[in-house]
Amino acid sequence: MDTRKDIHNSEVPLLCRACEARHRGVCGALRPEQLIELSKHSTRKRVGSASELYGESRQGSTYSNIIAGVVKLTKMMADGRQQIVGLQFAPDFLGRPFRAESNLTAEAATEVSVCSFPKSVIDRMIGETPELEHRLLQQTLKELDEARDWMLTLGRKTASEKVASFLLLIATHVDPESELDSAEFELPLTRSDIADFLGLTIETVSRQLTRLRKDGVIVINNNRCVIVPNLDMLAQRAAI
Amino acid sequence: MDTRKDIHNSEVPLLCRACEARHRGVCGALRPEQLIELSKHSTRKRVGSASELYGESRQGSTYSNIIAGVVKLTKMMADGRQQIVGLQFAPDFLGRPFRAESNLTAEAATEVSVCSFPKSVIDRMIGETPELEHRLLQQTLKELDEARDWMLTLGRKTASEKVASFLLLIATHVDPESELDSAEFELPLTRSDIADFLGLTIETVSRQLTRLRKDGVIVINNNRCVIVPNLDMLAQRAAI
DNA sequence: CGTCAGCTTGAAGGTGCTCAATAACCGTGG
DNA sequence: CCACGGTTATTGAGCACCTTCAAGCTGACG
Repeated sequence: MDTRKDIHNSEVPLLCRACEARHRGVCGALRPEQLIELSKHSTRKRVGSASELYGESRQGSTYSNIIAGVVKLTKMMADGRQQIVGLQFAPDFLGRPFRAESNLTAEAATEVSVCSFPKSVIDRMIGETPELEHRLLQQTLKELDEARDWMLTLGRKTASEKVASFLLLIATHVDPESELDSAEFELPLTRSDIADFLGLTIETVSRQLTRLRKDGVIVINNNRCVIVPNLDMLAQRAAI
Repeated sequence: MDTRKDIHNSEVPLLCRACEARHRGVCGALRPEQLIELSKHSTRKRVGSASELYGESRQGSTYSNIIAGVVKLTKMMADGRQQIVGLQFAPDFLGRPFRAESNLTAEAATEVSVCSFPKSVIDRMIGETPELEHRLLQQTLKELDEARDWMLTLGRKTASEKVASFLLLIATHVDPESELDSAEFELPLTRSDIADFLGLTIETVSRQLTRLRKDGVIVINNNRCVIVPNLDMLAQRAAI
């Protein structure tokens, strides 16, 4: 744990003091007075899983920071087929700048805490603070890299490689770089979500998980809690 | 054709006068003196198809603007399987800011003209000119939208829908919004490239193309020239 | 204890892949 | 002009992987 120095700590809004978004997220670009201004219009809320954060119904007039939990970004076809095109974790920024939300739904995959603010306020601050736009660019580039990594998975990997890749992705995102060789975590997605993320059916996901379990690559408790004794072994299954 | 006014036209480098990148691309963010500075270090070149623009071998120390042609962004697995994760057209910006090129290869799909400049010069200008970073963010967001659209195609569409989606993508990018109901264009990709873009094999691509041809949705001449008499019919095949 | 959602397991079928042969295109050169 | 190799594309047959359909299982909760 590094101790972060805040020269004028008293000027930082109470709400923001311990917030990760101020350190690793976009709010780190803002000066204390901007944080105060922003916090006047911001609202924190805790929503249950399957809540829609923006999309069809809620035509997003707000941006959000994810404080805790996992958010899935979903695309849907007219006939109901759907694909998860991204997963977002704290302290990611949520919302599409400069446009009414593309054609994408953001939905809580788990219990999620967000800190939301009106688009208008942020859009104004973007104009005033180049550093803010810089952080947005950094995050967007990161998301683009992740999207392209996943395109390789979707287009060219087998079902079993896909499932292993998914477990590896979750392991590296929820377990904060803890041990290098093993991991233990709770799956933030249902089998149905995993299928929509991997471009598979739930049956295939289930079968591949069972196979990994029988082969001793993973241990599963209560359908959700996963233990990976050897991450290298999993990485091999993921064809990485 | 709109006539664009350049107040100090004489100050704009000769090379940049008629360049689309100055209007629709990132160079539009630069002031005349910056264009002059940049043009001192920039080189135009024309490269044949299959030339590597950056990637494994050429560890990119330059950024480029695409002046003409189509560039494919490719990811490759250790065992040789590969996936095209993006196509870029003029006047797109080429290169990954703030990082040594992810793990991605940019290759000319057709004959390509580029205007290249050292990363150092652009990186400095990014610090000086917020508008430049704004344009980069805009392009990155566009690429992210496209990547996510394509993830839906890769994960959830059938082979025949994939091929139709691909044709529709090319039709809308090379034919400059000409007619709304029909299109005619030359395919910038080989069957093998199309397969790598769609996550299919060349045989499947070929079969689906002949099926579209036999069904009267498209006409193909010389294996490369495609005519789409009715774009709506093609869109239907693409399940859009 | 019954119900319901989420998950697993099984059997059958289809879509897209593999392997293999044929066909078209294109430059070169006789 | 045609012959000729090399590359690129098409077509066919058989098979594998993943899906579909259907049933059974597990755990939470009334």
